[in-house]
Amino acid sequence: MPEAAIAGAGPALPPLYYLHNFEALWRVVDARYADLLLPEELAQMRRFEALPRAARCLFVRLVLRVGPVFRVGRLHYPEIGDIDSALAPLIDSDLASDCAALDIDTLGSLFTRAEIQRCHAVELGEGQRPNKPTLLMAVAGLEESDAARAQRLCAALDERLIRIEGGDTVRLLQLLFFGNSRQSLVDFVLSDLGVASYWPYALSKAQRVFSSRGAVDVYRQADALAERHALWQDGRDRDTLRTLAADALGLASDSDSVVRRIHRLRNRIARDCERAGLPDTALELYVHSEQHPARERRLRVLEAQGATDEALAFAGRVLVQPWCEDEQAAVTTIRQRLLRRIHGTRALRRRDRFSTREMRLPPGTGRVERRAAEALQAEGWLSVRHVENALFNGLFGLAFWDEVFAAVPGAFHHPFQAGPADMFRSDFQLRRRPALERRLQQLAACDLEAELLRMVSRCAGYQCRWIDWRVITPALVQDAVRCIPFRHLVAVWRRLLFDPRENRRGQPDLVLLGGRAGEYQLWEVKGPGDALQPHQRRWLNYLCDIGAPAGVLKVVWGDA
DNA sequence: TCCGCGCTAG
DNA sequence: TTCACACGCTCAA
DNA sequence: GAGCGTGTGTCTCTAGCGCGGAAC
Ligand SMILES: [Mn+2]
Ligand SMILES: [Mn+2]
Repeated sequence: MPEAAIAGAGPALPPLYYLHNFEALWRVVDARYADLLLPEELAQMRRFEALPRAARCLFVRLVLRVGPVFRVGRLHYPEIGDIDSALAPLIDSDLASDCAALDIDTLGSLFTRAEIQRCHAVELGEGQRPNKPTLLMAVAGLEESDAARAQRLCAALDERLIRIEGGDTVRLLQLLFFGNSRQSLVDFVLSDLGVASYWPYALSKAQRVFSSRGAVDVYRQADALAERHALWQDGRDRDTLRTLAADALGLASDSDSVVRRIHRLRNRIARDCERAGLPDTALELYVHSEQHPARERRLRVLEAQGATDEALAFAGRVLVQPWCEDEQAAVTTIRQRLLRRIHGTRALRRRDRFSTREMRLPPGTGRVERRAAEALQAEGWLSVRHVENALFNGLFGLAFWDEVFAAVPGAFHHPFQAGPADMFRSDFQLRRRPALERRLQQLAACDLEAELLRMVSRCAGYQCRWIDWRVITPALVQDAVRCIPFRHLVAVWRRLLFDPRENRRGQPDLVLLGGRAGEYQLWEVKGPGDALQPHQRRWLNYLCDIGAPAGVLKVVWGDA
């Protein structure tokens, strides 16, 4: 009996939970996406539907496991009972087949070292105890056919091998249901177990994630390419990288979300092209990407190649319409460096508006943020917390919960989302502007502390991209709202709305809360050898511009 | 004999 | 298996 | 100081198992 069940962490699942989940998923996909399935995929599912229950159970059990080949003798499912009788209809429906061939990899994953050695004792000798890779190499050296090997193993061990068909189809169904390849049927279980709970938002039935078979296929190709790129990391062979780059350039889709995915992938591969000394390949990829930081990287490559004039011209074009603040800042820095190099001109950078406080602490153990927090706590603050992005992001999530989870068309496709599909897209605010403005007015008029505490008790525990519930507790919300003036909170929220993706990062490390309104400070802690990152600098300047007490706390080690 | 890893299941 | 952050290095100025 | 690579922790759960391999 698992510990979790004893602890009462979640309700027990019904005995056939996996079958029910799979069939529920299939009903949705059948209703929404049947037209995107190939005839054979659809036919497979119709054959599945016609199976007796035990066979359906066995299929779902196995198709969700690693497979696709299994040893029948190793299968034990009390709720299914006799495996052979459950298997027969599966085989009749071509959803499983007797597996007559056994390659070396499959041999190794299905059979233990001892079993393999026993079966080949005659040829390989009994004396040594080679490790498994060595043993498999030796077996491969026997040059037995896959068919003969399957037969020999099954005879020797009185075993039966089966292959489950339809794994690709089932993966496709999950992709269609979730609209991403990150989630799976596991999410059904985690939700039922209470490990993760999801807000009961309204689903948008009208809009589909994938509008055509082509979009799905390209998504899967991009996924496969990303996989190959991840695998490339340990070999780092230049020719392979060139192939990856070419394949990435070959991907195209008319779906915006798939295109975004492709462009991000191009950026990642291009970055490795830079590292691998393939600047021209990198440029080619960056030119065909509309996701930050493609243009910034493109500019850096041009600079490194010594193409100063071209770089300057390009920087000018970027700055006419920057994609985001981060790009604007980076490109401005590079442009001024280039100008200085050519003309010797020295452009003046706008001064920082925040100040830096130096703090001398005795050398000791623990992270510098914690040490600084303890020292500040001793100065009499009611509460000093290392919150980083969690505080403002969390208060934002509480304040705009209903707007975040509002039924905007295309926002929610399935019941396991922690936010709308367009949460971090540039038009998030645009598509909800009236509701957001109304909510802001409402927040201005109400008792904010009571309102946000009400939101905590209403929403606590539900998954939300903005809220880390370990940090956002009633006590913190109460203290923060009491101390931080409303006009500061509104300004912070507007900045988050302005660019939710970029601005959820870079917020100061520490928040210091006192007992009364206005008594608070925000500090970005910097130890020796650590420097402000550009987005941290932008947040600090913004906070100071709106009148918030924010700055850098520079820690130096030494005796006071 | 013990430890670490991948996999499974709820 | 990503993402955000810190750290420590090199290079140029 | 700018830029880079790298390390660390991290809400993509968690206990239990079978196995392989190394320690003993
Ligand atoms: Mn920090
Ligand atoms: Mn810091």
